[in-house]
Parts: sequence; structure tokens; C-alpha cells
Amino acid sequence: MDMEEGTSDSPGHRCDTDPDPWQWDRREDCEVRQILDRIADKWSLLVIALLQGRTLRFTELKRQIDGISQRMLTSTLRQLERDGLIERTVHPVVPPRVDYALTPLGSTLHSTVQALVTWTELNQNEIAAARARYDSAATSRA
Amino acid sequence: MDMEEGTSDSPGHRCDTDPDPWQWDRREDCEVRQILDRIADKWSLLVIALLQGRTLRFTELKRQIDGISQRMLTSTLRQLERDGLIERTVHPVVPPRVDYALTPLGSTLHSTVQALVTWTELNQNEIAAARARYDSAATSRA
DNA sequence: CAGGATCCTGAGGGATACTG
DNA sequence: CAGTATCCCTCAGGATCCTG
Repeated sequence: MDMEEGTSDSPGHRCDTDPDPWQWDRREDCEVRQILDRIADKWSLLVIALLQGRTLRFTELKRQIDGISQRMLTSTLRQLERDGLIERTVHPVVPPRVDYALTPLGSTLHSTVQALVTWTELNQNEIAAARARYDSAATSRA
Repeated sequence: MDMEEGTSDSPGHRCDTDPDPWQWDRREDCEVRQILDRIADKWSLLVIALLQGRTLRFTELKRQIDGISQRMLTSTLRQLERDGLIERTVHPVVPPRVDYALTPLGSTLHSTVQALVTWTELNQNEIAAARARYDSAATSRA
């Protein structure tokens, strides 16, 4: 399979020695950057959101997430499991049944992410307006 | 140029009619998803972080952000400007001088994002431990 | 200095077929 | 049902060269 392998990570805790608070992560190999990239990817947030407060099986997740391929769902679930954000439970029955649920760690992430989603919801009109302004200005220039 | 064009967005406010609170964004074309994807991309967060509380010029940003190409810096800045998160000021001098600063909207985003960064910093050890467990289990299985 | 225009690669990710 | 294994293709994004 072509599933990504465990990138050799953790070069350090803080990313550089600059004391300025806005200097957290200029380096590409920064650990925080890596984690951020992972949870902010195309599907992870969706999965975490859907698992909030309940357990779902593979097919249920697939049905809930519009447009995901089973390849990517599998991959996403494996990553999240590896990071300790979700728990995978295989029931030894036939046909197989596999349940996914958030770990406590995953739950704390959800509430944090929720703040970002709320920000987006609150400000999407303002952003849309800014885009409209920008685009019309660009169009009139052309 | 190959800079991305204004994707025809805004299909609706909430993403679907499901009343469940964890159902915000199953659809791919969801407006919240779009905004989230944009601000969570490889470089946007870095730029916003660096502009917190100060103004920087193009070259200063490029120097601060390790590994970014000028192509991507330009692209990122344009996106953020279009979304109304940063302001671009061209000084009519020679050689040209262009300053970038956060708008008020951009500032509010920064504090929200900071919560996510803080979460990551707080939990990176736990995540690293989870990965180590997962990887060693996978290795022993092979 | 700030960025536009091109070329090109590689990883992300879809579609499909197969299996325990 | 819950995956795995392949093939294949798009496109984000780096490298490079060029201008006002």
C-alpha cells in the first residue's frame, strides 16, 4: 500500500530560540506545524466533528462525509488513530464491525477547533464582502 | 499568471439542514470549509502570526518564513488580502516599498488561531507518545 | 525591491478491482 | 463490511528567469 510512513519527527519542542511570541513556527520541520498540518487537512476535522459525542462505524462515516473516497477515509482514520485522537475497535464478528470514537485527547481538540469554526461562521459575511470588493476592484482594473 | 481565480462560492450559510450540531460541514463546497481550508493552508497562519502587532514588507516576510518561495508568498498574501485579513500598502517610491499589516478582522483571527496553536503545544508530547506506541505496535506486528 | 510569467516535479487523492 | 492493492492524474507549489 502507499499509506504514508511515520515521518521522523520531533526535532525540538519550541521551534526556534527567538523569544518573540509570534515566532513560534517559522521552520518547516517544526513539530507544531506538523500536527497542525495533519489536523487541518482535507478530512480530519470532518471526522473529528462527526465523532463528537458518539461512535460510528466505517460505513457510517463514509456515508456522512460527502465526497470522501474509502481510500482517504481509511488513511485519515489511521492517521488520527496513530496520533491518539481516535480509537479503533474491531469486533470479532462476521461480517466485520469496526467502531471509531474520539479519545479524550480527541475531544479536547474538538472544542478547540470549534472555536475556529465559530469564528468562521461569525465572519463569513465580512469575508465574502471583502472578496466581493477585491474582485470587483480587480475586474474594473482589467 | 496561474494564480487561482475567485471560486464561485456561497452556496448557503449553514451547510446542510441537519439540526445536529456536529453536522456543520459534510459538503465539500461548504463556505466554512472553504474559509477553513484557506486559513489553515501551509503558509497563511505563519503570515498572520508574523504580522501580529506590526507591519512587515515583502522581503522581511520572506526572510522570516523559512522555506517559502516568493511565488507562494505572493499568492498567500493576495489570498489574505482578498479575504480582508491583511492590508497591502504600496509606497510610491523607488525602489518600491510594500507594507503588509493585519486588518482588524485579521487580528481577531489571530487570537482564535492562537488557541489551536496552544492546544498543539500543550499536547504534542501526548501525541508523540501515541505515535510511538502505534508505530512500535505496527513494527512488532511486521 | 516587489512580483509577474513559465516550466516542471511529486505527492495527494480519486476510481476501480480484489479479499478475509 | 471493512478494508487492501494498483493505476493514474491533477495541481499545489518549488525553481528560475524576467521587469517596472
